[in-house]
Amino acid sequence: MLSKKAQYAFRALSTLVRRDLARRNEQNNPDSSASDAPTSISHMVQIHPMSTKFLETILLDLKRGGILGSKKGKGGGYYLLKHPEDTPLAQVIRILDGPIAPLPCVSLHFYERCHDCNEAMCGLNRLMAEVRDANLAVLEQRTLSDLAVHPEGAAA
Amino acid sequence: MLSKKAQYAFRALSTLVRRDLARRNEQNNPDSSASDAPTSISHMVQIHPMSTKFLETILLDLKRGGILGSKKGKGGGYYLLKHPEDTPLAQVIRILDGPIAPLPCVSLHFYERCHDCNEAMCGLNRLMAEVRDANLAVLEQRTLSDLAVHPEGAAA
DNA sequence: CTTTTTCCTATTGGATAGGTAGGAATTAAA
DNA sequence: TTTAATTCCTACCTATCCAATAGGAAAAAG
Repeated sequence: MLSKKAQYAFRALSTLVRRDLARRNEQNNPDSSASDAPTSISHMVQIHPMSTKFLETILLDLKRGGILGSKKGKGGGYYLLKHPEDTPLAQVIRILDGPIAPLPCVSLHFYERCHDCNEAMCGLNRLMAEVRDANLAVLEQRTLSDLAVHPEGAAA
Repeated sequence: MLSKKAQYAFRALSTLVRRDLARRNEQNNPDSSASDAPTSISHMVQIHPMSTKFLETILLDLKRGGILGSKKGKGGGYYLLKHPEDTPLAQVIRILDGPIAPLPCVSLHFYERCHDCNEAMCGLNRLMAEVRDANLAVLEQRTLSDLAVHPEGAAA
């Protein structure tokens, strides 16, 4: 299960993505890579109510993780460093929750050797690698831009 | 990530599956559904070293979850209630770790309404349902019998 | 120089994970 | 009928983690 941190992160990011896309539209420049016009924490909390202080630590994590940039002081806030399509959901989850794989011995980014088994001989290892791949097929393909898309049939 | 409980459960189950398959072979009756000849905890721990007391609680969970049967007293132990092919890995994980879905609001067996969002309008809900489906495609298809299979090329 | 913001470190309270302790109940066999 | 081997049950323990809070320092704009 995703932690609250990751859930709140996605909510805040969806606000940033929507503003980012709207701004690109206004400017008729849908492919510009960077995004200024920072969004403050207090604004994000107005859109999606949650603890301000808690969101603060989450956004710092996302900044340290290379997803967000920030601007201090009056009028400051956070902004996406890349086009929403260029940040897969997997990256967000790894920053806030760590490994996506169900076992350390099948993790790509947080690998730890399993000293209790010979991995080549271990049935569980092989099966959990399948699970990992099934997850990554979604989480590396889907990006922040998918967060802002509403399903068909939903009214504006 | 899988808990230690689930990991140990899979190890113990792999011992039961191997013995179960061997017995079916001896008897030339590969399709018999039930399995007597219980295996004791102490024997399982000899095959896969771990805390005996801890494994005890895990096996009780599996029994309450309808996967194992047991026989008390001398010569007693645990045995599979069904053919290994008829117990998907998902069932084991749900018993020991709970939900497989990444969010309560997309869980099939442990659903909880998400009161912070309109699920039909929520981008995250839809994406996490995709992740859940990708997981279940593996975990409902793969069964205990896959635990005992070694990859090609591995020596006996 | 005041206000608004991000940034940083530390702390807290409650839950969960992982495991232990001790014994009751059951069964087979000596 | 006693003994040994087993499952079964309840309670407990300890360390870690989750979620959140506290209190300010640093920066930037007006």
